Amino acid sequence: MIDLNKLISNSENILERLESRGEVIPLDDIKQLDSERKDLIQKSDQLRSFRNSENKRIGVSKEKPSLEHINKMREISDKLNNINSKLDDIESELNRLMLVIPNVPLEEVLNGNDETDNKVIFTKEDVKNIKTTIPHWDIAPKLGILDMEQGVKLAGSRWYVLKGKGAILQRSLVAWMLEKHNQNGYLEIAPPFLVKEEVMVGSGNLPKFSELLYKDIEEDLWLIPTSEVALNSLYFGDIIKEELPLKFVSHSQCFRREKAAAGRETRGIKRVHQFEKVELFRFELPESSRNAFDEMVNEIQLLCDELGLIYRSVELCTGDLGFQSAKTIDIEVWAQGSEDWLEVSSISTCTDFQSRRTRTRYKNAGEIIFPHTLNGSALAIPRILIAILENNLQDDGSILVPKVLQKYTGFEKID
RNA sequence: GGACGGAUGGCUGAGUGGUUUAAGGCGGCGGUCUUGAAAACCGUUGUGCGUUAUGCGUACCGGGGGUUCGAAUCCCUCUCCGUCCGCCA
Repeated sequence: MIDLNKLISNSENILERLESRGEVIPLDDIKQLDSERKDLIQKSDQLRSFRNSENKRIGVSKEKPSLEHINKMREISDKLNNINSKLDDIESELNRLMLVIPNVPLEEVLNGNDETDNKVIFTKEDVKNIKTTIPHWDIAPKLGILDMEQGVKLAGSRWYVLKGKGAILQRSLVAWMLEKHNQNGYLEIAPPFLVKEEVMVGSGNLPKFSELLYKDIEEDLWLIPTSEVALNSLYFGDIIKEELPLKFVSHSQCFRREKAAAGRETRGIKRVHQFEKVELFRFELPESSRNAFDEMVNEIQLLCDELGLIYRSVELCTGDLGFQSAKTIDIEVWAQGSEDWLEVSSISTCTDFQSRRTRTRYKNAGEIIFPHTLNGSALAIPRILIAILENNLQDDGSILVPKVLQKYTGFEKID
């Protein structure tokens, strides 16, 4: 949620910056609702003030109020109820409009319409001559570590089953990543994978993107598409008492409906309905959040380095930013078999957009502020598996396990 | 899932219709005293909204709704917590 007063006064060029995302803001409606809202609040407060003082007088005097007086006061209460229910309507309408406005991009974010305007800002091209170009959907089933058919049998298209050394490799990646981040000062969190609606609203996934999410209708709970959603609401409605920054790491299953059609982009396990991911999340002081963002990008790039992957960093333009993001850098790894760059991480600063939605606050030198929230995948597991399988394929058909993972897997190659 | 009991400010805890826009205590902050500290004493104390803004008004006693001139207090409902029973990894 962006700051209503800033939007109305268009301070810091908020309107222009929102429009640079290709967003149309119903500013006139919002202004109108806000002024009606203020008007009603004043009327309501005045009536209440009068009612309070009258009732206090009755209480003190200990005399029975006259029928005439009672009728007069009843009239005032009716009027008050009327105003308050009108106020409720206006506030919920205003809220409805505000909740679907995306975050304001940072000034520094490059302008653009869509992903073709994104900019590659760093490439780690540590290419050892990879001769083979066999995609993972051919390699992995042959090695008996991935079964797409059984996934379909169990749950349908775009569900899969990892087996044996494939499953162990996944588990090892998760364990290695968690341990790395623990060492970097992130507190490990194991959150619920289903959350309340207000938690989804808090992260920005609702009300706008419900079609991308799974929901348990019976209990009115939503399955998280990333643990960012859960971590963001750890202090829902609270004033954080711990000192900032707060740094969290979490491993979760991620559930996404992914309604896009099947095709080259979705072959194998590139885009699936359930996947594992390790996620970084931070609550930061506004003045520190920009540095924190760069820190997180570095931490995440380092993971790719250590896994021996070819990767690049892509700065997203305004038109391609996610709803809640003010700035995003994607990390993509090269997958030789698919001959494609795969997005394995997306690092975003959401400034105070999410903390406003969850009403997470922090008292900084006596002043109550909305902390900035930042998140980044570190990393999304299936696409890392793809890169390892396709890039580390040996002439004899076996897969070399990256050195850093071997102490977790207990084996050096998959054959 | 069933029965009973709860939910009040940072914490504790009073308050069963009207000087309660919440007593007292603890903690926090400021001060007096002191060489310093402790103790004692004095003062202060949350969040949101509105505003003609060193102030004023208003809302908030788990959430929502109702009764009433007036609700922390009465009624309905939901949620959560506790205890016991049942079930279960």
